Amino acid sequence: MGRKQTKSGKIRLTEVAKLAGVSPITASRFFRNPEALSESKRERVDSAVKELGYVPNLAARALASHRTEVIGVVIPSLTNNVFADVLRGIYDSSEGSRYSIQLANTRYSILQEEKLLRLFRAQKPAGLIVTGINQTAESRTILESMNCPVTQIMEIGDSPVDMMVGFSHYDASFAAISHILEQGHRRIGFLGARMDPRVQRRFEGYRDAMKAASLFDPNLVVTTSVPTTVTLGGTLFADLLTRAAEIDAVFCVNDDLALGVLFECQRRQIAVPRDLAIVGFNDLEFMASAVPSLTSVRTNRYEMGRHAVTMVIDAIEGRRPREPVLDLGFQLMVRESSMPQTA
Amino acid sequence: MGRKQTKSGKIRLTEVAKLAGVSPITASRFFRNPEALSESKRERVDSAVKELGYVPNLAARALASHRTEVIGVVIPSLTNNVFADVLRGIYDSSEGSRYSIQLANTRYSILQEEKLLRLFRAQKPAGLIVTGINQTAESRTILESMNCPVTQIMEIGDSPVDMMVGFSHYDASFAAISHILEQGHRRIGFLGARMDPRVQRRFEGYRDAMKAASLFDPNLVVTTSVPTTVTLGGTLFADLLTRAAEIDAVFCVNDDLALGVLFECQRRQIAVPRDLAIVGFNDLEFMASAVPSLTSVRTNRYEMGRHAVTMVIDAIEGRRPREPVLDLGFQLMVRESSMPQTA
DNA sequence: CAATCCGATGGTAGCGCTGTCAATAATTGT
DNA sequence: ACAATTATTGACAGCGCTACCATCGGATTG
Repeated sequence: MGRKQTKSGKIRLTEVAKLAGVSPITASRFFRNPEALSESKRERVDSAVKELGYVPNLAARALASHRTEVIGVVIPSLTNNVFADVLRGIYDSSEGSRYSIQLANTRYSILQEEKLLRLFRAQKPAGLIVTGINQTAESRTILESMNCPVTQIMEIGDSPVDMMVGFSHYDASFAAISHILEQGHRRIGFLGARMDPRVQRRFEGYRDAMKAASLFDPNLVVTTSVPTTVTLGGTLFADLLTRAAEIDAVFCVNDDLALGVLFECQRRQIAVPRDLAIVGFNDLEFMASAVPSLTSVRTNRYEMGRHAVTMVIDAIEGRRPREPVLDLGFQLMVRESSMPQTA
Repeated sequence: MGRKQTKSGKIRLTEVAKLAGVSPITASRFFRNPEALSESKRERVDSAVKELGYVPNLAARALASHRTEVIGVVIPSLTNNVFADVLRGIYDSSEGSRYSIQLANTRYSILQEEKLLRLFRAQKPAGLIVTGINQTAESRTILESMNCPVTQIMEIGDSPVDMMVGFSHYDASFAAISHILEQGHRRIGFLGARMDPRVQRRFEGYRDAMKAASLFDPNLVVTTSVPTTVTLGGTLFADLLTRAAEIDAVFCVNDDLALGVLFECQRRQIAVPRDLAIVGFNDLEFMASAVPSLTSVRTNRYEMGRHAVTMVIDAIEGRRPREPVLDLGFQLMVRESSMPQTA
């Protein structure tokens, strides 16, 4: 006794095939590999799909094919503006493709990351996007055993698990400090919060640039493991002033801190840039609007998200990039806060 | 000829059942309804699961049970800070539960929302969280036919599709304006960007508060459909000054605009709050840190996300709330930008 | 003590789709 | 013209799990 339609409204692939006058498997191929069908059948199936309003059952597809059409995304934070832009790129790029995004948040914990990767592996994603290059050995093993394209984002390094898209935080930071030095500043403070690996590399860029000018001094460095806020920028700056009153510039590992420093300067009547130059990192939108406008390092976050998805999808579908590592670079946006006085 | 293990390493529920010495269906019940098992079997299955490192196949589960363990979340923006907090609450709450989050972004398009809801419906989510109460008639129909708990978030209203958690934007805005009026201001400008439904209701709160004081004047209102930025705050404020030079306070529909106004005031040497009071909306972190600190309306975004997930999961599992609408309220954070001069 | 009920367990039969491979039709080379 | 090849298409047998019902011993009841 053959199976009847489970419910009056239930459209399965079988129904589509019947209406189109083909076998179910041919109808199935219509979705997976339409070029394999003759034009006449393709059109017949196509119109049957439309007529019946057929929607594939993803669970059945996944079960039968041992694959899903899910791209996993592992990021360390949902509140950080930086990731909002990356995510926007990711979601924008995934729309229109057959793939859907599964987002997971590590909250900057590498153990949580391990756990999440294990979870992802169990669900056999079609591709994976992970943040950074500092996975634990265990996480790396999981990634390598994942058997799907993997793209590491936000930064680049020498040994990609698979593919990478990002930029060099070290170089970006080094460039920012070089710029500040060129303006004639000598005592350049460093303000850092939540020293994640990328922030750490920004510190190294700062340190090496300062050392190259024989100006590095540990007293100029103030960091904390506390998450970044604007308020924290002011607090750290106050700390810095206590330790080293005679500073003439501050480099902040992100723009929130930089804004906090600017506000603290306003509170203390420190004239920017006359008494103090300020440089941030990321170039969030408000930096251009502040008074004085704030210098920052622009990074291509939206593009990073877009490229990450494109690279993963291309790899899934067999179009591997010639070059596995894509450097999206950065751009120093010089603004009033680090420019010579004009007034 | 019985089925063999597909691959040497493949652990299916059958393997677990075999090791535990129970039937597969009993092992299955261990996950779905552990109380139904006798304690001895429960322990046996439990240790078998652990010993084999069994991970359920979600696709098979979904196919056989006609359900998924996915909670769909529909929001209008990924870049808006407001949603970052809500999302954080949502993801935090979903962790530890069996449910996973599927995020979709409408970009403030109600047509896109319709399309996404249709997509979700096809995948039979266990629950759904959608933003706002202004769905199209079609979207509402889809939601009602969804056959799963639905929570509308960000605002509250009279006719929930199912459940709601949010607050009254009208009341919050009305309260903010009342506060400004109490400070003795009379010409209060309104600055609005991307007039989505919630921003529209904030406008209505402003309008009615002003009308109640017989102070409403359309010339005081400047809005645009452009997305919000800090820079835009300055631009809109400049427009406002052109139209109505003699204003003594500005209410901004969000904090980014408020910050932009503050910067524009600094540029124009307008003293805040002496010459102009500024009030924002959302109470983003930087508001307390600005110079002068900026008054805003605090909303419980993180809690909103948490409650939304909890309510949906509870409803999925049969624990419907007594009251379907949850008002999380708001709090006016009065700061220097709207306080009487102290200096 | 039979009738009834209930909690615990198991057997059967798919869920809707696709991998594999065989079968057929169309095309080509010699 | 005939074998060999290549494009299309189809049949079959599950993927791993759970819904549905059947079963079975033991507790409850009058």
